[in-house]
This record gives sequence, C-alpha cells and structure tokens, in this order.
Amino acid sequence: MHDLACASLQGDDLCLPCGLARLAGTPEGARLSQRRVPRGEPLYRQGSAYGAIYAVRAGSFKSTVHDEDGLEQVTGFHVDGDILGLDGMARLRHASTAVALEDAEVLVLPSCDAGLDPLLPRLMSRELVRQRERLQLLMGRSAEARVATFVQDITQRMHARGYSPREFHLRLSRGEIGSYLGLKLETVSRVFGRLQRQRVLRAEGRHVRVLDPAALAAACGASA
Amino acid sequence: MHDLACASLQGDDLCLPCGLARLAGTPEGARLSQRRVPRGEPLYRQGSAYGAIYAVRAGSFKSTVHDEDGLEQVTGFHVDGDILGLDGMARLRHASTAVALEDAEVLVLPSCDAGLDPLLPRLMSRELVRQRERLQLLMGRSAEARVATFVQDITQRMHARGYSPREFHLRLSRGEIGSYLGLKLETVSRVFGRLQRQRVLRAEGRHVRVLDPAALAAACGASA
DNA sequence: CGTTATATTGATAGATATCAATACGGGTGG
DNA sequence: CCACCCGTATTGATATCTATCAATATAACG
Repeated sequence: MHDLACASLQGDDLCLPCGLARLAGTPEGARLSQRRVPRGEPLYRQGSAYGAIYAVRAGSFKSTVHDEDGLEQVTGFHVDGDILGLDGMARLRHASTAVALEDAEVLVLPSCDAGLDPLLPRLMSRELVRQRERLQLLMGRSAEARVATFVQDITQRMHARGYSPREFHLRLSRGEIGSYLGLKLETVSRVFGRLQRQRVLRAEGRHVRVLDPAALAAACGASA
Repeated sequence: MHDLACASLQGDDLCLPCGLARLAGTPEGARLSQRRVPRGEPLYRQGSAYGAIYAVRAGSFKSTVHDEDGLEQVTGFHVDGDILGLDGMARLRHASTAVALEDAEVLVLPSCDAGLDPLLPRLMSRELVRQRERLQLLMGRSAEARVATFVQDITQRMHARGYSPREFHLRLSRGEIGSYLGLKLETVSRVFGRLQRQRVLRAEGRHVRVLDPAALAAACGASA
C-alpha cells in the first residue's frame, strides 16, 4: 500500500510518474481505474462536481477557464505523468475544464486513496510553486522569452519521457499558445518567424524542430 | 479535535480563520504555539528547512522570491487569517521568504496536525485557484486595472476583518506594489495619480482612502 | 536640520496590441 | 483527382501602453 507514496517521497524531488509506474501490475494498481478520453472531449468541465484527480498516462490535455462572458483562456498544457484536477478540491467543483488534445488515457485517482493521501500535500505544494514560477516567467519577460521558454519546456518534457528532444508536433493553435502565454496570436506567429529567421528553430505550422538548443536557451532569458 | 476541520469544511467556501477562531481557549488551541515576528523580520527564509505552516493572527506579511541574481520579487501580501508556508512542502524547504511588514503574530501549525490534516488539501487547492486568478488578473489587464484590483482586494479583506473598507495604510512601497503587480514603480505612481485626479481615491503617500467604490470596481475591469 | 530613501512628474523609446489584408492547408464534395 | 472553402497562419501598418531615463519633490530618519 505504501508503494506509491514511498517511491515518490524519496529524494528531494517527488515523482508521481515513477510511483505510478511501480503500481502497474500490483494489487493497488489493479484497484485504480483507467479512462479513455477521445480527442476534443473533456475529462471534466469547469463547474462540474469534483470526484477524483487524474494522472495522464497517454496523450495530452489543455486546461482552460471560462470567464463570465464565456471567453476561454488556456491555463495549462499537460502530458504524460502530469496530474489534473487538483484545483477542484477547494470547492468540490472543478475550477477549470480539461480537454484532450489527442486521444488520451488517464488513471483515475479517488481523492481519499490511502496510497496517494500522504503524497497529496506535497504534490499540491509543487503545483503551487510551479504556478508561481509560471507567473514570474510571464510577467517580466518579453514575448520572445515566453515563446522560447514554452518551446524549451515542451522539448524537455518530451525528452524526459523518451521522445526526441529536437522535434515535436504542437497540438495547440497559435491562438491557444497566445492565450497560455498572455500574448496575441499575431505576436506568437511573429516570434516563431523571428526565431526561424535566426535559425533557432524551424516551425512549419504546428510541426516544430529545434535547430539550436543553446540559442533557444539563451532566448529564454530576455527580460521584457 | 475535529473542531477546526469541521467548522472549516462546512459550507461551500472553507474558512480557516473561522475554524481557528473557535480554537481559542479549547484544548486543541492550547496545543498550538504562537510566534511573534517583529517588523522587518522574516518568519522564514527561502531555502531554509520546512518545519510548519503558519496562520497570520495579527499584522501583515509580504512573500518574496529571490532569483539567481538575488533580485527580490514580491509574490504575496498576507493579512490576518491567511496561511503562509504552503509552498515549502514540495521540497521540504521554503520556496519563498516571508517578512513581517509590521509587528506580527502567527499561529504555528505543525504539518501533521491531526485537526488540520483533512483540511489541508482543500486549503492548498484554494491557494492554487487563487494563484491562477492572480495570474489571469496580471496577464491581460492594464496597469490601471491591476492597481485598482489590488486596492479593492485590500479593502475587501480589511472589511471582512472588521476594519474600515474605505481607508487603510499601505505597508508596501510603490516599488513593492509594482513588483507584486508586474509593473514599474513609476507606473504605479502614475496610476495612483490618475485615480486621484478622477476622484476615485485619495493616496497621500501610503495612506489610501477610497472615495468612489463603484468607480474603483469599474476600473478593475479595464482590459490591457 | 541635514541626509537618504521614497515618490512624483516629464520626455522619450520600445514593445505588443490592434486593425487589415493576404496566404496557407486540410478536408469536403464535385 | 481536382476545385473550392473555411479555419488557421503569416505579414504589414499603425496605435497604445508601459518601460526607461532623468529631474525634482517629498517624506522618513538620525
């Protein structure tokens, strides 16, 4: 029963994917249910009753919030290993909508799971820190730095999961990226154009290839 | 023992201050220790070992993070009833610094307190939602909207705690407000000047008086 | 009362948003 | 298989906003 928690609590950084990987085949693992979510379908909707949190096993999701006028804003981009739904616990109602960007699969983690419980506060704390880092990233930095960081973040996450760190297929439109980064879609497009002219990357529509990782890293630091 | 959790879990919104208020004088309350923090002193520092979270009982705090170069950025402003230190659980090391803006007093909440534990995930979830709301506020909105929202937020919090909703003493400099809102100090100053000329409020240095709450609310909505 | 930090105010430059037109691309139906 | 269409992306011209640089004024403090 402690497999999940212990595996994940060890070390400085906690790693739920690792913990979850160990669950495969164990009695505890069998207890957890999976759920398939077809591309374009919501895993949950803002305002709906909170029931569980989810761990992405395959595919990717975007999180969005809708303000009073119904305007959609992208607040998150999630892949394999990420946890979704933590924001629903406060009011026992989901505070955002999660939509699959491609056919996806998630592990359903009931909120009072004995194996997950001791881990939960730390997981949430990490999310809190990440959220703040994202805020700091977006605030003082230029459009170029934001886009560069976004691209780098994706390549790193892809790499960590065994995919090519040089090439990937974006599943978000320019408008969605802009919404996520606090920029207008035209600005996102222009930045991609600039980075391409500087031979940092090649962006053919949504297919992105990183040509110069060092230059990309450098572009992440430009302040305003 | 369940006083704290139950009082706070009832209703749609959870309220730790209410729960804590009930603890005064009870056996559980006596168990919790208090701590005084003189003005300008840190409650904890970024990077120091995580030991507990804290509930503000009197006074106010600012949270800051220091980037690699040591540059300070204000990430939070906390008053009576707010919880501090949640970001330290992820790595068991505080991810930010909390400094008292005036002589303050906090309740020390050991992380594995039996009364607090069931409440913790919801508390953290709420913080997660707030953090995101803050991000959305800062991203697409004009300097005027940011400052107006900041002022309104303070008056509302003050009001909820029994102080005058019209007048308060800012304990942050223009530079600190700017850091918190993602603006330069000159811009903050100019916005205060503009709001003053429009008779929305009167700002004499750090003493602020709201003259026209409706106009202030209207100013919160200006996008970019 | 002087000294230093903080705040206000002005002039200018730089960045992104906005408005507008054109190009591309994927899918559908002919 | 090609032509057409609609959503998406690119590119350009201009407006708006905030940052920056700089000077002065005010407030806090010893």
